[in-house]
Amino acid sequence: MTTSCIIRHFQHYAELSPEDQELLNSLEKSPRDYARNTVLWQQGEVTDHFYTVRHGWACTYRNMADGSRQVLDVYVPGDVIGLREFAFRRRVSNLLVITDASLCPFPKSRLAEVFESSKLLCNLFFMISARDQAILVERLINLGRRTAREKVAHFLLEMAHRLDKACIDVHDCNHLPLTQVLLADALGLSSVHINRTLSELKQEQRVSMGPGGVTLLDRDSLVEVAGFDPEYLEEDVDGMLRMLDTADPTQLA
Amino acid sequence: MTTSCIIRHFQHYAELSPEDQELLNSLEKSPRDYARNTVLWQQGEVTDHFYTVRHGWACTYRNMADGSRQVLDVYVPGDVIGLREFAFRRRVSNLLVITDASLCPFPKSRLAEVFESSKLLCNLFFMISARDQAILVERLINLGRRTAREKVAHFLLEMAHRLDKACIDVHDCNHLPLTQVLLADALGLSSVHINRTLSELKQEQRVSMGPGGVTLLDRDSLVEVAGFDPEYLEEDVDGMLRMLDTADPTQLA
DNA sequence: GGTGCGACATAACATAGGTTATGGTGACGG
DNA sequence: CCGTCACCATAACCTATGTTATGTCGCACC
Repeated sequence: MTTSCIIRHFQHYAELSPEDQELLNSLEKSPRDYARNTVLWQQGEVTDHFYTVRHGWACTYRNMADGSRQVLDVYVPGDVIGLREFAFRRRVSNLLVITDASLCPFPKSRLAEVFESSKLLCNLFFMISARDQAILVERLINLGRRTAREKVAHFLLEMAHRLDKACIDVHDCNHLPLTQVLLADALGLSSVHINRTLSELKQEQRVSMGPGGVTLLDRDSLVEVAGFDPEYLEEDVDGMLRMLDTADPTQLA
Repeated sequence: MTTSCIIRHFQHYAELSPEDQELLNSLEKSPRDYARNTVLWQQGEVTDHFYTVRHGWACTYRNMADGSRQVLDVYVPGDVIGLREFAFRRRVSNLLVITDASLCPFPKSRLAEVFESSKLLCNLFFMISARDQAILVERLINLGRRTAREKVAHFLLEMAHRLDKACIDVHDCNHLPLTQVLLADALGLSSVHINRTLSELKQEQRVSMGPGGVTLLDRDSLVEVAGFDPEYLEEDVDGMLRMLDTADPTQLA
């Protein structure tokens, strides 16, 4: 049997005990393959699973009453999808696979067992949730207070940065398989304007584009355009582990 | 001694055992009062506490390089502030008290003890984190795909709705002590345009305004303007508790 | 009882980005 | 081999929202 998706993911952060591994293994279903453009869940459906990404890309989005769409987040290999909806009965977003992909489903209902059985895993899940929030916050800032140029550059850099850190085989971290329509819906712009902006960045030799996606040609120069600071993607795993070590339950009631 | 801030908050969701209460009590410091416009933490500082809100309003925001500001979230009595930054060493936002307020600090470093000692509390914290994310997601959609009118109406309704659910003494849930500048920075608009939009809504008898904030006059009609659906504010507490009951650790490795 | 300040109000003007439309190219299916 | 479809490209025109400026009101402070 191949190594579990989520174990690979978590090993990336910290050494898992055999018991922790066993626990995760017992819960995770084996990876499933999905074709490009498959919709895995939709608004209103009952929330029962989340997923880890083994290969490929996916995104969550929300359909608006007027027919427009807002992309909430884009997921790369190693990411956990849907932890966000842990506390809700029904899905508030749709999940779409944007390249052919392989995902591991994980039943939400048994998360409680994990929390109870392993304090390390509990804290790791909490950390992932905090990281998700940091990403949302940054996207919020992107939408609220940056120009189209900055939005595009910032978003592309974030994705490239997340790819760098993906635990799993990724060939070229500078190539992002994102269509212009998807970028538009992620950044709250029209696809026409995304095209204008990308063309500008292409003119300046910062990116190249084509069907199949966008490629970053000069990250440093994009960092300048965006004012990008990756700190929000860098969780303090060591700090958390240290905190776990010093937590001494015996001194509590 | 008065009842702990965070215990009041959590009792709102579920019955806490005496041990759980004891545990929370041992960690929480007593409430402190802060004057309007006090900044409690700033970008770059080391993350050591989070807070629960007993009275008053607060918000987190980020300062941009060009001098503009993005408000990330606004907090009302009963809210937990700063859980988001659990996984990070340094703060990525500023915390500002926007009315005179009373908050209870809670040391981040001892969260691990809570997680370990009480599975109910662990799950409640996780639920709160998920709710925070739902709020962020909705704000994201607001910024990305709604007009100024919709943004304003939606945001006002969200805050009123959150006030309704605040566990603590709130006199008038239709009155929000938010300045136009703050609304602007929360919604990614200019304060001039906020004023235009509010004036419009006032003309239509939907809100009234003045120094001291905005008052909602006709929520139903605002719901129509915004296309507001409060589902994202309604966590499935019962579902979570049920899940806790059925979790049976003995069947695990 | 000025005077400074923070919040709101309004108007004239400027522009980033939206909308609509049209065409091109390459992949894929029959 | 030819249609169809998804994606990208570009242009002309439009509008929601930003910017700058100026004024008013109330209120805290010396």
